[in-house]
Amino acid sequence: MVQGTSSHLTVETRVLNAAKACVEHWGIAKVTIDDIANEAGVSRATLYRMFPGGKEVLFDSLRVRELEDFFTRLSGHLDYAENIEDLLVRIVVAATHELRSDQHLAAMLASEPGDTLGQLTVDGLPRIIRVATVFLVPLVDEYLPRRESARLVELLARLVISYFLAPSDQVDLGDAESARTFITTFILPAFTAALIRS
Amino acid sequence: MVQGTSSHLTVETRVLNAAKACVEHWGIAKVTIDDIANEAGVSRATLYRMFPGGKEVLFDSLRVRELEDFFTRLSGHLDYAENIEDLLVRIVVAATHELRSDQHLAAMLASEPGDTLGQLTVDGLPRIIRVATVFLVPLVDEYLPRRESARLVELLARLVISYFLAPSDQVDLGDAESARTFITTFILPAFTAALIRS
DNA sequence: TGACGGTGAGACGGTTTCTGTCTTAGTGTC
DNA sequence: GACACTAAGACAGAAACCGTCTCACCGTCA
Repeated sequence: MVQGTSSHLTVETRVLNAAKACVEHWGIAKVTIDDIANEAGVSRATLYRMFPGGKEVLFDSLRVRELEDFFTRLSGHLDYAENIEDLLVRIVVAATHELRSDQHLAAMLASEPGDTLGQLTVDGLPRIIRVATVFLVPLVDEYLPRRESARLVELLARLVISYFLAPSDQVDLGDAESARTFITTFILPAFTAALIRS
Repeated sequence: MVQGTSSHLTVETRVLNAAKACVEHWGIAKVTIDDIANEAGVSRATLYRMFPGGKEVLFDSLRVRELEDFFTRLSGHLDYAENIEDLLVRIVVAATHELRSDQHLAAMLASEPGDTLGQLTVDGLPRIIRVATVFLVPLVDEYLPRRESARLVELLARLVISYFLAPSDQVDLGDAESARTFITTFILPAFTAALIRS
């Protein structure tokens, strides 16, 4: 059995990698605990010790990890911005590209649209916003008071996801110019009053 | 549920299309009769009436259909040949291209190598040769006596499959020139004695 | 109109697979 | 030698799947 990764990684990491691989291969609905244990080269007992609650808990951990990976990659693509407008444009564009090039996400959307959409909207959105806040608010904080930063980040997260799931003829958040227009006309005006002149 | 095809087709065709789609989606090991029935928009009872024996019989029918489709497409790509050498080159090249561009086959080889290889070698080869014979012997018959035609077609089928599964540095049966060299040096000499001078 | 073939829906019992827990034995570390 | 961690696998219960069967429905044809 081909293992998800070489064995110098954490057992937990290996299990999560295996789960990811299994899901890509068979779709969430068809994957069993045994499949994942085999793929990870780990016994079923270990898996239950690590994720008491089984598949549900395991996949939840996987989603958390994916989410954090997502924002880690995103942060890596954000070089220096000289003002809030620049910063927001970079964030939005990078996030959109990140989403569009996420193969695992694409596979999930293709094979399990219901589940996946739920994780991007009703069920998963609160968490996404939470993680986005943790990662992005510190960057925005330079220009806005904390409370406003949080509001802004949440708004951006919602919009990026919405435009990703249902692209618009008017706006392309993957395009810097279009994103800039969008942000200057629709987003920033709502926050100008709160701007920290620094 | 998205159906494999619109409903003006035979029920049997719809079921086979559905089976094909399900296999591509989940892999043979994970597909259930219910999956196929749902995908086809057909009740499970109908499916059992149509394929008594269940999955096994159904997938076998599917393989038969795929095989006939394969050779039908192949025949379509064979325009006029002016001698036996030309004919064999065209057959071999077209078959190789057909194999290489068969997405369903590629997906199967990726997700269920064991099963799929079996269908191309030990278990399935006899049938492949049988169908190949039915389709191709009439074409070769012009140049060889029936018995020799059958021997030749079987030989070609085996070689095309072998070179497809394990490409060689020496020979590329997808390339007309290479195929011609191969055929004139290794195949035709064995049959020159039997050639019908016409 | 009524007989008839083909179908969908779903009940059913039997079998297999999956789950979650637990025990045992093995392995490496301190 | 105690300890933490794991593989292997037994086990019972739950769930999924299978194959068969019955019944109601519908269009066709006589």
